[in-house]
Amino acid sequence: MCMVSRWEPNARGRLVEAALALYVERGFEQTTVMEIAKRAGLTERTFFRYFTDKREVLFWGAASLQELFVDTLRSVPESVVPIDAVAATLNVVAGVFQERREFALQRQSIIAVNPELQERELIKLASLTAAIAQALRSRGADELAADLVAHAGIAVFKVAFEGWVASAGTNDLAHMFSESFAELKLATGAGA
Amino acid sequence: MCMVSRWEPNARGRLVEAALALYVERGFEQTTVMEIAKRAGLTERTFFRYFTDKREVLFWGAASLQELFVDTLRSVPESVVPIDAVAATLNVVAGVFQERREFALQRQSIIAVNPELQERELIKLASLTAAIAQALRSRGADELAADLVAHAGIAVFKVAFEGWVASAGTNDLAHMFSESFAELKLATGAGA
DNA sequence: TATGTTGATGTCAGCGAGTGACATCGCAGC
DNA sequence: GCTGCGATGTCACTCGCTGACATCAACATA
Repeated sequence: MCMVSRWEPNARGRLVEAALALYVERGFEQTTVMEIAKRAGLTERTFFRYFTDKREVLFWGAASLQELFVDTLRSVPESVVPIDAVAATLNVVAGVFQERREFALQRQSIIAVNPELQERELIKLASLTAAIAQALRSRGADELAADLVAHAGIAVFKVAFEGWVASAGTNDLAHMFSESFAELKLATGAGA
Repeated sequence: MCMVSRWEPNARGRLVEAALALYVERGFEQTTVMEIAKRAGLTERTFFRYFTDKREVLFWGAASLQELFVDTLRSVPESVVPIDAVAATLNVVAGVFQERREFALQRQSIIAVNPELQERELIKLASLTAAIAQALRSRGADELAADLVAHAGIAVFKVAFEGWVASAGTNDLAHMFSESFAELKLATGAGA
């Protein structure tokens, strides 16, 4: 009578939750898609309607992270040089990760022990790099500079994020980003 | 009588050759491991004794590339600052790619159209990055600087290599590396 | 009210990647 | 000649993933 729908709502969310729990409990490889689907009250086939593969369920947030990056970057005045615009963007992004500290750490602990998941993470970061480069180009940066600055920004992100995770999220991520940027400028500027 | 061995020699080489040919002929996804093995005169099971998976056959050279990188880096005098040591190393590496131009381009054309292969390429480059960072640390660089310079070097490598492939290998790779390094220094140094 | 359409889900059959266990058999050393 | 070894083959199996088709509540519309 008052059933709003034929099925429980938020199937995708239930699948994410179930997958995360099982990956933590028994590891990624030891978890089958059928188990995830069963726990979410769905079938294996339905899992693959929501996620292209077993790994993707852990990277559902990648698209919104990319969106955040690009939108933030666009909001920085064009007078700011690319490298500083990226630094400013990372500063904003840091907040998002600190807010979701627990989730980020748990997720990273799953990825850290599985090469397949690391591969997926790397290609998401590559996609992010391309998006940043594109955004820089539309700010007027030339091709080569846009690509290199985007890569530099992601390098800083990777290195600092890794350090943040190693500190169990106790350090200030934005501060680590700044430090890494400073070190990068120092290390690249010292030559020649 | 004069059979040197019970089996044809160089099984691994035959598998690589067969795989490459088939990947070019009909694409990576459309090729089954059984087909590769058959063409090499072996069985599917034997393929998996030589390569952990279907993708790895295209990345057999990654280990020697990493070795080349690290050895070359070690041979640069310690008085040279990290970023310049990496630049010098890339200069040497460029030669290896120019020598194998045809192979490199063909291989890249296979990888370029397949996300799975791109993922594998990225994790190989990540491994290379870690090895470079380690080599820099053993040259006396501090943790953070080593990581960042290694990432910067690989970023230059990626961007310039991409450009080289786009030019069908007609440009001078070493020159493109230099240009990218210069641009990176400019772009990171311009801020603050 | 009857009827048709839609969209999320289920069912089923199948392919191909990858693995473990065991068999085979030439070759090298004893 | 016997024996152990190492490279290969055979077989059976799990699991990720896909295509084709069925189901069925909800909704629209006549």
